[in-house]
Amino acid sequence: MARPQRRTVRDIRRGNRAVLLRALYFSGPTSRNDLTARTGLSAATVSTMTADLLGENIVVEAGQVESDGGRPRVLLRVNPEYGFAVGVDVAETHVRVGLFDLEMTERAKVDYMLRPARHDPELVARHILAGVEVVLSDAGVSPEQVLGIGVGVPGIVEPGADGVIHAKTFGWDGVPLGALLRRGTSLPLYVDNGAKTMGQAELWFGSGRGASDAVIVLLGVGVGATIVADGTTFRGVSSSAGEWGHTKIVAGGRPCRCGGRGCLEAYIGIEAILDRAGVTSGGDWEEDLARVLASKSPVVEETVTYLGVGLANLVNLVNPEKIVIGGWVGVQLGESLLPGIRRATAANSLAEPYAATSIVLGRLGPDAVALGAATLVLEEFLNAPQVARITAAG
Amino acid sequence: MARPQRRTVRDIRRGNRAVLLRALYFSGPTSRNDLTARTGLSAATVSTMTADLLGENIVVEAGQVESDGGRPRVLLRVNPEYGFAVGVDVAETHVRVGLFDLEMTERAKVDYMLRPARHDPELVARHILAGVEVVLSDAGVSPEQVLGIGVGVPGIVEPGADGVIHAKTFGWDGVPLGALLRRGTSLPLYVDNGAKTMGQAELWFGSGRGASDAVIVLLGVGVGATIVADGTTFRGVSSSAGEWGHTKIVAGGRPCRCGGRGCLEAYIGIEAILDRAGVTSGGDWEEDLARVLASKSPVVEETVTYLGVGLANLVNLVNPEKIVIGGWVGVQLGESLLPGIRRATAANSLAEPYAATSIVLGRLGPDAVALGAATLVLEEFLNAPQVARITAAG
DNA sequence: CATCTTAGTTCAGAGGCGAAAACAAGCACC
DNA sequence: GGTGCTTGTTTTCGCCTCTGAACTAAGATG
Repeated sequence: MARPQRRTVRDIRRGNRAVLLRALYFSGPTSRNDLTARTGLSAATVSTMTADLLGENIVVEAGQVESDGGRPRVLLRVNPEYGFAVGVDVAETHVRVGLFDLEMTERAKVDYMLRPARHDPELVARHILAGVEVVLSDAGVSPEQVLGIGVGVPGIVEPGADGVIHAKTFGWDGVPLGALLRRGTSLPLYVDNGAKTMGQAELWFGSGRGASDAVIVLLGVGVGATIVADGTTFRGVSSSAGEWGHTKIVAGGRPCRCGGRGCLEAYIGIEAILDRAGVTSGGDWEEDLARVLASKSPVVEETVTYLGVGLANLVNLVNPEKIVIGGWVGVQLGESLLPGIRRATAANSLAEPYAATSIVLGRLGPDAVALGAATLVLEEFLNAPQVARITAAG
Repeated sequence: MARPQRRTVRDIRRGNRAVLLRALYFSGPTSRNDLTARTGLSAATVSTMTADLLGENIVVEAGQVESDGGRPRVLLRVNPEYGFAVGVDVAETHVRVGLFDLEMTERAKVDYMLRPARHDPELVARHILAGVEVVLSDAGVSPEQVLGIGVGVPGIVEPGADGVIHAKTFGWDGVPLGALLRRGTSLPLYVDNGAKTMGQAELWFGSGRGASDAVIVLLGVGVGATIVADGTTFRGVSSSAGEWGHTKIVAGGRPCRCGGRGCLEAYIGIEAILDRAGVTSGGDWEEDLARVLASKSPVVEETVTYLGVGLANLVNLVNPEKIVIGGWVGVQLGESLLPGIRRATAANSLAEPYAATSIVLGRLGPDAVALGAATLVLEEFLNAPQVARITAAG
């Protein structure tokens, strides 16, 4: 029952400005005339507001297009160089830092390898801060031009300014990554779970584009999901919503590395798939998985069934318009098995919600986590295109 | 990415009016002074707005309270007789119609029994329409005073004006109940799933009060859930979100009446519990269940475990602040077994989200479905306290 | 070059909010 | 009882935002 409370007449301007900017951003080059139609605002308002935005250099002109018989339309677009966003992917084996312009074109990136078992928080923080400096100088961008730094990490991120992280598999329990980073930078920081940032990327720029109720699942070493309700990522009361990988699909079943039994991840996480297939990994999981898939072992069919059960539970519970399967395992499975995955999902879900859902593969590849992290910055920019706050994403 | 688009200066007034009215409604008798603090609005705005509301008779004075040394505060409250709401519960065995004032005090009610297997939509519609007439005349309320009719039904309700219902267990597939009712009344109609209306009732007036991220589960013949995110009931793209009963907790497990296997309902639905305990029902399920619970059969412990698994999946996926267990089976189980249910849930969920959740019993009893249905009308009234629309709830 | 068409800008007016001044209604103390 | 103090409520006034309508801009057409 916590409802938003709006107030003054000034909020209208801010809100409408955000509406206009979003329309401009997602419709590409657009004339003022189109914008009145798209936003529902009057021509007068669009005129004054675009004048403001042009004056602030947030928006720039982008050519003209003649209209039959009358004055040609002037096209406008968001200035992709008005500002930049840093996106960071903290994963089990590496830290990747990317610099993106406002169109989310990657301008520079840098990777730091992590020794698989050692994840000293200080070291990770140093890598990130160093990475930011590197990508800025590589791209010739000054820190003042950067609107913020988004960071995608494994595990659960507490809401709050310190960006406190709990990631059992990572060996982090209560690491205040946000606070560590703030010692080295004054830029706005947004820390969020990596599955969520990936989901955000697929939702805004990938296969989920345009959906307002969607689930983006991440299949990799871990298994997670981003649940999007009415255009907003669903976080729950302590930002840990979407822990799909540890929902139980076989009560009392296979043991999971989380300590529980029968978790979805204990069936379709990469380690579980290889284990069920009796493969002792040679070190390259992608290759191992490819071999299992080629083997026509019954394990493949079982995996599809388990995944279908997991997806069906999401269909029943969330009733999404779209399910996007991402993560490298997800894409590798999906490429050959998508029809079977759809069948298995249909077999385990109710007819009405299943009929409303389309199941598709993600299309952003492994950089989606960093891109999505940068998107946190973009989102803030589009919502309040001048007042950037220095907080962790909650 | 579907964001609300706001526009003119007039929307502010409407929005602030709703904020004020909500504050007034949920804080009981309150002075204008308190309202400025509660709503964040200026004293000036509160003053003019309350003057309007008093003039329209939506708000009335409710005594005074002296303040140490100064002018006494005049208390205001929503006029409980400004309007009335009808709430209807369409269940497997009966149709219940209740008339509520704005404080949700029941002023009259009437029941119609349904022969268990026969659910002619026309008959149900006739019962509802007749029931409305009966409760109005019993309470001496004229139709003009009624703000709307809320109806809670089993199954999935399509979004849209016709209130089309799909309820397999009820024998309804595509029944346009809303359209049937509109032939007999011109009052605003809100049709929604009964588990959701019950959830709404517990959220607003029962154990869920004050929570903004919550799940209200309904355990009865069927098993369902209402997921509340940020104060709003989560419906999904085709309004069927929350079909928790048919999520799978044992892939390939017990057959369920939905046609699937391993559904939660196939373990903790009342028929499943009795079946697993080997009880052939004597007709009174409540008594049967009481006997099973008293028997200390291992089935009891198993039931707790399965319920815990189902709840744990909600904890992991939704990360709610509160889980309310409702429905008659839920309450009967919970009364003696709540600590065990909590333990089973903890054992099957991740530590962080579990720590953020409290699991409690519902406290509204069997009338919650009708009350919640009436609450749909109340909600509309609080959001737009003069313009009532004639549509089905989507 | 006059006219038509479409795009974009300017202006006046209405409605809304908040700060502060004004007003109201008690209490305390002389 | 009068005077000042305290607190609650209303009124006044200035500022902000939006919109409709009039107006300007810029091209096409014949």
